[in-house]
Amino acid sequence: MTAETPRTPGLPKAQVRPAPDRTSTPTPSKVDRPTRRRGRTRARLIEAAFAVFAERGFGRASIEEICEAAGYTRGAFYSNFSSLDELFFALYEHRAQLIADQVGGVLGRVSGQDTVEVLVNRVIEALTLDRDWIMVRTEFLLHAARSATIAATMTAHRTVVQETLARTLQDVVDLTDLPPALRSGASLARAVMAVHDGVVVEMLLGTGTEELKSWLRTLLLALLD
Amino acid sequence: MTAETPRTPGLPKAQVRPAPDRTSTPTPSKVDRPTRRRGRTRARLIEAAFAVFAERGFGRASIEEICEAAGYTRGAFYSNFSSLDELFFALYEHRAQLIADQVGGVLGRVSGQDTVEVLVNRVIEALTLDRDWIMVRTEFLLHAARSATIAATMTAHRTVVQETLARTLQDVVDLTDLPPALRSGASLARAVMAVHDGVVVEMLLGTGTEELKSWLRTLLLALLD
DNA sequence: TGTACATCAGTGAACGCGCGTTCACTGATGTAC
DNA sequence: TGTACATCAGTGAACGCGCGTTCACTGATGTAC
Repeated sequence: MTAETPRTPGLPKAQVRPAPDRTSTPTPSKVDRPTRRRGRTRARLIEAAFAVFAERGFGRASIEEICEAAGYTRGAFYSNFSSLDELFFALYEHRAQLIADQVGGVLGRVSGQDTVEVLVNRVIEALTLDRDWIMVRTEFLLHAARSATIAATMTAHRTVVQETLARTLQDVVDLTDLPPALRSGASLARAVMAVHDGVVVEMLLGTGTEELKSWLRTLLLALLD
Repeated sequence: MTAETPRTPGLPKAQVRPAPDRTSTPTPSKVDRPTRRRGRTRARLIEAAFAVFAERGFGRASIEEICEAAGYTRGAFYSNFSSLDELFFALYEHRAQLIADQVGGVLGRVSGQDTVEVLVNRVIEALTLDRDWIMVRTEFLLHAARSATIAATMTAHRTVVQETLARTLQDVVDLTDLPPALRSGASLARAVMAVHDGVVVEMLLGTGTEELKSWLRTLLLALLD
């Protein structure tokens, strides 16, 4: 419980500050919108943090190091985030969103007429096997294991992906000769994610991407076919 | 590559020191054996490190904190280990050995006559679902992802467990109607471990042990039956 | 479109704490007789 | 089994560095007219 962050993560100081009082005519389209410069700085810090977390780990990454990698001084960090935890949170949300979009995009191209083979190939294409991301995601998982709030966020993101998967699986897979406990899109999706999570461990131990894709294909076909 | 530790991990200073020259009659049984006291201190430091790593994470754990938890001063640490990495390594080897023994013990009780259900129950019993251990193991996995030497060690430990599993699976499971790529004890064992690794992710996100055991059972039965 | 002005975003110096690392020392342990 | 002695293991103080955090300041940005 000591690891719990009291403040709501994901809300940078800047967005919390009281709106300056606008007695003069405000420009509605720009009210409360952070400046372009600010957005760039945030984005660069997040990118730099991604690289530093992947290389050194969250626990060993220093604010100093991230700022240097992003080309800013430490003051810029504190102007945008109130803690490393908050930056990590923003980083996770950003990447997780990208991945959810990617999964949606790829699986959207699967139709009910497609074979299980086609589906499996799409799933493999959709679920990332990017080593750096897997590392950062695993760091975040450990972070989640120490904080119920973070865990809830991560679960929410996983649920989005899982639901997309569930819809597609339900359309393509013949559920009838599966064991009862797996006879639904939802539980199949859960299983597919478990298999992905499991296979990815080997990536961290050095197995190459191609080898892993083929292993993942074997397992998913065994499960779904 | 910066994360690489040049010295061989796992060999504490004490065992490397030159043997004192024994011109007088040595007691053969005790030559080079560390004192009892030393063994106890090492063990306590390792136990304390386990707790601290689980609670705070490897990256956030300080030597100071571990020593305090173990009831020693920092000097004691340096008398036994040369770095946190080395302590972590010793800790991992210790627990991994325990687990390999446990898997061996439990699976040794499975005979070729048993059903797949019995086998699956044993496997679930054998593979740990202890939250603290899963967390520390995941920390170690990330550590391995940054160092080929550490990865090799972790892989070696996994191989031991995998081979034990492979032998038992081969005896019990009917391989004939499995897809070709899974038609061997070795690949089935690999698959079982992947499923375990995947299910364990949910534990870190808060799913309870009983729920997970039943989920793991569902998946393993779907795979093996 | 240009200029004057207000506000904002990032700078960089300063401070201080936590902790890694070292080391002379002392109490504990084990050995010789 | 008891005592004297040597070596070992852990103590605790000291040093210093890295870095988190703050803040007065300045150059950048955007707005009003």
